[in-house]
Amino acid sequence: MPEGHTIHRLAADYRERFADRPVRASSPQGKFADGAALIDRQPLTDADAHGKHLFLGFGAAGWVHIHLGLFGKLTFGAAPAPPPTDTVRLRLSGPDAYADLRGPTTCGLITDAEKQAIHDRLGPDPLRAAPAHANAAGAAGTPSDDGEPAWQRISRSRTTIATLLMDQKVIAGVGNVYRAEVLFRHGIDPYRAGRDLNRAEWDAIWADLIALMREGVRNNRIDTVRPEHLPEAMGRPPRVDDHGGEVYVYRRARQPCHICGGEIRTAELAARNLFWCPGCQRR
DNA sequence: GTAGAATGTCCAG
DNA sequence: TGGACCTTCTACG
Repeated sequence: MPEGHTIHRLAADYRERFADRPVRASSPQGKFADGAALIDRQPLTDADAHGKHLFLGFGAAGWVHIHLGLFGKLTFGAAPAPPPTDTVRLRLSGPDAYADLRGPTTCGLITDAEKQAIHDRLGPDPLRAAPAHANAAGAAGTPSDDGEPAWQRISRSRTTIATLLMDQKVIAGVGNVYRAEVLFRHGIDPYRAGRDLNRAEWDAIWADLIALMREGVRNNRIDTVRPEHLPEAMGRPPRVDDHGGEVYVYRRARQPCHICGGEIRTAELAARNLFWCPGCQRR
């Protein structure tokens, strides 16, 4: 159940465990048997992420394109690998580690050109942006997305900002949690139209997404609560929840807002659950 | 045991 | 807009 930070973290995990050494590849479940055979015994030459898309490079053999969708999971373990369960779509194993992929929406072998086509239809990714302190060009060879193309679309759109933030063509990597949290942090009602945001609001959102999602990669979880609103600071009980991180509104329907004390609301928007605080977020 | 939900996306109508 | 799809985990009998 990943947002962009998870995918970038996974790309790094693959690189650390398998880079530049031949891997064994198999598809115990069978659905990727042909692809696995083509990369078997090839070295992993690169691992890349854009938004929620993960790309594992195998030199001339091409790229394994993975999208986890809502349910997909990757689990890493130390060698020797145990016998795989029959739901494993792709297993990679090396001398030190193995990785099992289950339940992805997408797992296919693609060419450089096909990979480029995927990049071309995705919006800028806050995790591919140059850090705020770097110069505009970024270090050689590193991607440096900027938020301008996203602003161009948002500022002309009558669609709600909540919908636009989830649209991967507009901005890549933001999912339901970051959407809800970043709108709360900037006091913006999720139903406001994109074109009713001003430039300063957008710039603040983009900068905040870069910071929040980098933190997400580092901690491997989503934390969005400012220090002064943490449980320790406010003397409230910590969150008891599967996701771990402290949040303002995500999955907190009918609970009191950490800032104004009002009830957090929830509604369905485009088949996804939306959470917001009517007291803190302005139309 | 089984229904339901879940941080996602695509396609048909 | 509604349904399909991929899997795991939890709550409830």
